Amino acid sequence: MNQKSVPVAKAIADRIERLILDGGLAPEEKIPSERQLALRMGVSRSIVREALHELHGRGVIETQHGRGSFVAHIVPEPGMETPLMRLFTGHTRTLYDLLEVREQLEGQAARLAAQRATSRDRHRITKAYDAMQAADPLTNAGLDHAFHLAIVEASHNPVLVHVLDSLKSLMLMTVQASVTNLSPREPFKKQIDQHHRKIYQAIMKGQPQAAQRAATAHVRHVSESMREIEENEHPIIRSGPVSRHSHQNG
Amino acid sequence: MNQKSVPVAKAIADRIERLILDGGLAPEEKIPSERQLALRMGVSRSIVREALHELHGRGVIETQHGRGSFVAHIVPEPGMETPLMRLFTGHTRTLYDLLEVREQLEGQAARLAAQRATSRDRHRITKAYDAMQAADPLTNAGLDHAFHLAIVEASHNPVLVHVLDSLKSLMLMTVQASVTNLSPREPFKKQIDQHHRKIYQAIMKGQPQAAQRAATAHVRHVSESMREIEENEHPIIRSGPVSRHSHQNG
DNA sequence: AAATGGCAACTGGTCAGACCACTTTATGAA
DNA sequence: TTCATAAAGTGGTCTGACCAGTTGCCATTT
Repeated sequence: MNQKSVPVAKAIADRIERLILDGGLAPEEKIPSERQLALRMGVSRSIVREALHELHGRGVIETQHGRGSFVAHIVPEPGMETPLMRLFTGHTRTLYDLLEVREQLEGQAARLAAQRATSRDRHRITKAYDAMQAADPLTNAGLDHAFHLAIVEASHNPVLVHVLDSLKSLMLMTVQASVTNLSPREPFKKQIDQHHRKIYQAIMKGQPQAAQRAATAHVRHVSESMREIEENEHPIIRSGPVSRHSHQNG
Repeated sequence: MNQKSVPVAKAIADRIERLILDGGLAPEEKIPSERQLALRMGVSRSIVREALHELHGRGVIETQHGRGSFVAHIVPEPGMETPLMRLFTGHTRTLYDLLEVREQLEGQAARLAAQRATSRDRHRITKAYDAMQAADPLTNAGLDHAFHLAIVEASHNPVLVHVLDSLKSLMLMTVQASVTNLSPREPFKKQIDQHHRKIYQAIMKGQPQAAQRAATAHVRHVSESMREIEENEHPIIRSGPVSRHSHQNG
């Protein structure tokens, strides 16, 4: 039957991968040179290179100019990344895109929480809120998260819970501890505390609109603060395209 | 300090990835041809191919012989489920949860589109809108989707694009063709057309608030309509896990 | 007018061979 | 022995050619 005619490069990538997995090639171990592989597998070097790039993309190998390619360290981290995460991580702009979306969803969560929170929900939110009040800034990050999570779950919309959870994970991958860096700064902390209070009270009083407004403003404020800090501390990082190697010699 | 002279292929891969993000390229969307990319980025086609293989390895793109390369679907992966699609599929209630979230995000998308749409975006939205106007209800589903997609992408927030795409996929998995079932009903169609017109005009006039309100109302209206229909046709389905749509008229 | 078939003109897939840039190693002079 | 240097080996890039699917256009046929 029709075998779909798999591209050779794809096949070679798989072969090399199997060679690594089955064939005893250990991490750090050097794999044959491109020219050698091409010869041994009976394909052109271009194909081998494309296959190696594929494997590099998969995180299977590392390549060093003039030295060779090596089997990558395999880290069996449980926190596997979805393609979505891969796509976004590393791009600074993404952080603000994420915050832009969160701004909306946290607002909605707060609104729904104000409408739907059961007495148990209210109790949990209150507990989280109180814990957050009496805590040092270091622990604060986790408590802050707990507070917001309690609110989101009080919305009783599992989709919302899940999406916000994903967005938070993405944020953590994009830039670690940015939020944490924010906390210590006194004036910010004061403002954030105030936001939290507003959100909390609105939900408790069952005022959907106020809750939404407060939560939205909260995220936006955090976002803007981060942007300011970034612009002050690393003005324009912009990992721009590497200029084509410019002949510095002569 | 020494910048280690990053390989061009690596840089190009990142640039293309960025092109997907900044350019707001949506899943399924075609990316420029290899020859075109090579020309535009001032490198050889080999480099572009290696970069594309890298991206393919990362799961960012899919490539088809003779057709081109496309932004990969983030959602569907046989064994590797997105965090999102874990629990939900099959539960009718989820549909309304999804719509509840969409309501918010579509609103935001419309607002941002009104603020950020370039002339090219406006042109595309107009084209989609016009196409939708002069079409029979059968084709309408796809055109409706195209219209909303154009708006979302005009928001220039890739995160928003992907999240909404995921939500839509989830909706399709939850219940097929619900929206399509809605269209034929004359009174609904009239209303929906009117909503679309409002959204369209607000974006074109650059009125963020109005655009957001209109888009939010639109989704909410669709949601409520579906709920009514459902309650009429299958009274009380509520939170029961609805296995596959076994549709027998009666 | 509609269906058919075939010919461009796209697109990606593969190959060959040539250089360039970097690392390691062997070489040979001090 | 030491050390600079050449040589050899490795990955990095370019060019241009050709093969192989896909798609749309258009004349032909029905």
